[in-house]
Amino acid sequence: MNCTAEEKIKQAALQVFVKKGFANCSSREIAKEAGMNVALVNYYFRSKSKLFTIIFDSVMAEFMQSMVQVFNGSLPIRDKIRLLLEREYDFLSKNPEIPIFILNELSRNPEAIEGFKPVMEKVMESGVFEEVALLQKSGEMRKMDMLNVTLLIMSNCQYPFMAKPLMSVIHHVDEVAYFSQLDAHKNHVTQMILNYLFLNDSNE
Amino acid sequence: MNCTAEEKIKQAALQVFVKKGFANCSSREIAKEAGMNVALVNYYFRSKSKLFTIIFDSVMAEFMQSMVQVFNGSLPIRDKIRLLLEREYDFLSKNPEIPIFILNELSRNPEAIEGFKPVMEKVMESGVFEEVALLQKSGEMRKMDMLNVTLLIMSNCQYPFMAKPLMSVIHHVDEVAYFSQLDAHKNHVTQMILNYLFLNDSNE
DNA sequence: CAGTGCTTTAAACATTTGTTTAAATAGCTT
DNA sequence: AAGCTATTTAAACAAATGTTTAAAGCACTG
Repeated sequence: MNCTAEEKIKQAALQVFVKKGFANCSSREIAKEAGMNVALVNYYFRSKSKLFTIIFDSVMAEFMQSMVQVFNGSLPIRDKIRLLLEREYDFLSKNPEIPIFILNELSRNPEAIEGFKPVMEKVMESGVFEEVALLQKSGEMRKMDMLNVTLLIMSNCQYPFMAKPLMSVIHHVDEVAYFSQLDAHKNHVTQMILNYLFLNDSNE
Repeated sequence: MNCTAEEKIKQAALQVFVKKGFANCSSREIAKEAGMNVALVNYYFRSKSKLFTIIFDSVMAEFMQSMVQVFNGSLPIRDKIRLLLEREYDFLSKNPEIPIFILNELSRNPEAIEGFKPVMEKVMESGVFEEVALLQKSGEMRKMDMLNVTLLIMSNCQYPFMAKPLMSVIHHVDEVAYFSQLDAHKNHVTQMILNYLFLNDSNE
C-alpha cells in the first residue's frame, strides 16, 4: 500500500466521489477524509475536476476489467456469459455504489465518457461480438442486435444493486437480507438469459 | 395550464431537478428557468430542500401511477405483466431521465423514500402479490420470491433508459437510433420474462 | 551549515451558494 | 382615491465553495 500524500488523496477521493457524487462533495471533504490540507488536492491534481476525471476513469477501467478478462478467455459463449454474470455479481456485491455512480455522472456530464473509450476498445478487440454473430447465423443463438444482448446482461446485473433503497422499502427487507436475495437473483437471471439467448437445447 | 408564479416555479424546478439533480443545480437556476426572482422560490416554498421534496414526491407518484393502474385492472397476470411493460416503456420513452433521477437521489439521501411510502401502499393493496403467490402454489408460475419478480421487471424496464450514454458509445449509435432500438428491446424482455415466469404453455 | 528544491501549511481570495430583508408594486375593497 | 394585503423586486447576508498565495517545514547536497 503506497502511503504518499498523493496516494492518500486519491484513495479518499475514490471513497468520497463514489459515495456522494462529484457535485455533492467538496474538496475540503476529500482532504479531511485523507487527513491532509485542502491545498494539497490542488497541489497534486490542479483542480477538483482533474482529480475527478482520474478517479472516474480508474473506476471505469476496474469496472470493465473482469468483463474483458472473461471475453478474452477461451470458454464457449454460454460459459462466458455464465462466468460474466458470476464475476459481475461478485464485483458489485463488494462495490454496490459503482453503477449508480457511473451512470449518474455520465448522464450529468456526458463528456466524461471520453476516458472510457480506450477500455471499450479492448472489449471490441476480444471478438465476442463476432463470435455471437456467428452463432446467431448458425441458428444456435436467437437473432437479435448486439445492443440488445448487452442490455439484457447489464440490466440484470447492475440494476439490482442500484435499486437497493427502493426495493428495501417495497419489500421491507434490511440491507443484509437484500444482498442475500441478490445471490438468488443471480441464479434466476443467469437461467433466464441463457434460456432466452440460446434456442435449441437445455442449459443445465 | 395554471400560470401562477408558484406553478411556474414548480414546473421549472421539475425540469431542472430531474435534469441535473438536487446537488448539481442552484435556486437561482430554477428561478431563471421560471423567469422569476430568486426570492420567490423561498417565498412560496420556504427552502430549496422543501421544494425538492415536493417535486420528488410528485415524480415518484407519477412514476408509480401506471403501475398501480395496471395492477388494479382485471386482466390475467400474464397480460398484466405484458401491459405493465408496455406502459413503462411508453412512459420512460417520454421521461428517460426519471429512473436515474430517482435512484440517484434515493441513494444520496435515503430519507427521501418517506414520501414514497403512501404510493407504495396502493401497490400492496392491489393484491397482485397475493395473486402471483397463488399461481406459484398451483405450479403455473415459477416459484420465486416476489422481490426477484419485481427486480426482473424493473431491471429490464428502467436500466435501458438509464444506460443511454454508456450504450450509445459502446455501440456507436446516436440518441434517435438508441431509442428506436429500445422498442425492439421491449419485445425481447417481455418475451424473455414471460417465458421465465410461466412454466407450462406457450406465451403467444 | 548554508542552500536548494520539494512538500505542507494557514490564510486569503473571489465566486457562488441558500436565504433573508426591506422596499416597491399590484390588485382589490371600501 | 385611500388603504390594505399579497406579490415581486433588488440588495444584502453569512456560509461554503474552488483555488491561490506566500511562508514555513523538510530532506538532502555541496
